[in-house]
Amino acid sequence: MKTLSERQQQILSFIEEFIDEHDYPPTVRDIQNGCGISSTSVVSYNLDRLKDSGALIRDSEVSRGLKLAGQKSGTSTPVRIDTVAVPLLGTIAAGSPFPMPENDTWSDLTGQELIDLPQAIVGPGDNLYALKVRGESMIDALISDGDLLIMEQVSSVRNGQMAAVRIKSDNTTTLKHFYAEGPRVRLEPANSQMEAMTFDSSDVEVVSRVIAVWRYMG
Amino acid sequence: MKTLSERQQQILSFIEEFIDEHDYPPTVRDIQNGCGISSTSVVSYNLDRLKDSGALIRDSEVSRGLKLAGQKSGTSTPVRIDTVAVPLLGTIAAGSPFPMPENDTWSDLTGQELIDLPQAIVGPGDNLYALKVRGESMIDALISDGDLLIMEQVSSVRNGQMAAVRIKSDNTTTLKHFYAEGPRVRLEPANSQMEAMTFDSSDVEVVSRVIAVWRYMG
DNA sequence: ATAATTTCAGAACATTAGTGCGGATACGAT
DNA sequence: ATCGTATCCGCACTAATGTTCTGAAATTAT
Repeated sequence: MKTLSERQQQILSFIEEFIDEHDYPPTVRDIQNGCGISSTSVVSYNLDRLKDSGALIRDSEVSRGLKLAGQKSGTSTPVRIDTVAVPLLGTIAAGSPFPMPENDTWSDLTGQELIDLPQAIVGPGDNLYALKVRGESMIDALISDGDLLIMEQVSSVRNGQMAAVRIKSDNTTTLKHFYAEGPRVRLEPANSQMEAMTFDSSDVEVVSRVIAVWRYMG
Repeated sequence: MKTLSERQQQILSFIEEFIDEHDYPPTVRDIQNGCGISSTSVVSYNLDRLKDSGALIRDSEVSRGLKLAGQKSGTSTPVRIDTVAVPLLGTIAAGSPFPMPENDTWSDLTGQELIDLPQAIVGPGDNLYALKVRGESMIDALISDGDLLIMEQVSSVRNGQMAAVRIKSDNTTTLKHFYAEGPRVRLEPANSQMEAMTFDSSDVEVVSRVIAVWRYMG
């Protein structure tokens, strides 16, 4: 491997800085000015040397057709994935009040434990939060002790979706599949072996929608 | 915020792919050909619209002077979390054979769909794989249609852990909590309302351990 | 329907930018 | 010194590339 001349190293680092700043490679003349070279042909010459030495990949006849060798190709960094940080608000047990994000702004939830989840598996949705389940009180929703609930704070859901709904007359909150049927609301448990119940629409309040359940048994 | 026309979205994603492939942005004519547009002026026009909408940053009078907005500039390493790529082996339904990683080496599982999960929520463990559940046949394990099972291929489990166990005499495989009790093995469903069953140790085979369950209802 | 706006076509134009060539300069080897 | 190789200069040339203009077509608003 031939060693690079000072000029070639200079050009190489200039290209690197240029890409870092502009997100696209420099032209021959950019390099010329950036390195104080008096002729484009000198740049061209050294680019060819750099190409020979393997330090540079060059697409001929193409403007800005430069690429530093040994650079991971592609914008999407392989290992990196988009994640969503979900605050863990607390635990939910039978009879306990349903925890809710009370802060006016979601941006400054400080001190709370955050759970990083891949965007790909939680899907879209804002106002997400998480709850840890304690006890077997939701067994009819196919949710057991230790499960982690990913919730989205909403005020209404579509038919069939599972939601945390509060029965005002009882002052209880349960997880049920929600079906609006005219003036009534039918709530049916995930376990279809259990019976559904119907309430007056004015008696039920959608607290949050269940986005996902994570059960870890490691 | 004005919505982007179909053409503009097409151009946008072409630019993204082009950069991904070449490490430098496309020219107007690259876009023209890549998107099957009949005139460079149309490209120019739509690039201006994209610039107006803020989706694109454009250096005027500069070849390939394009940059997707919302792209972190610079080479600096992005924030990343430790993730584990888990291969999705297929679906598991009642009566169907239990899918298993059959490849001799785990390293070259090609073509399989991979699911990125944060290391933090799957915990340690090698030989992880995922299965999609079809049907309600595992309802007594608190697992329903659509759930994603994260499994670890092991040959033995500790008491109380949930595993996929095969009953040799039946040639059936179910998910049960496993308890070795001397010469017998007791298998009990997650739903404690169901009864446990015991088998001769030689009649049961641990296929895999259940690490986690992901239920997405978005 | 009519007008206004957006989008598309086609072509010409003006810079930008890569390449090539003759000749210099520098420096070490012979 | 003399050669040879590497490098540099200037300059010209051509291809690549962004821009603009006129007008038509499509879409949306009035």
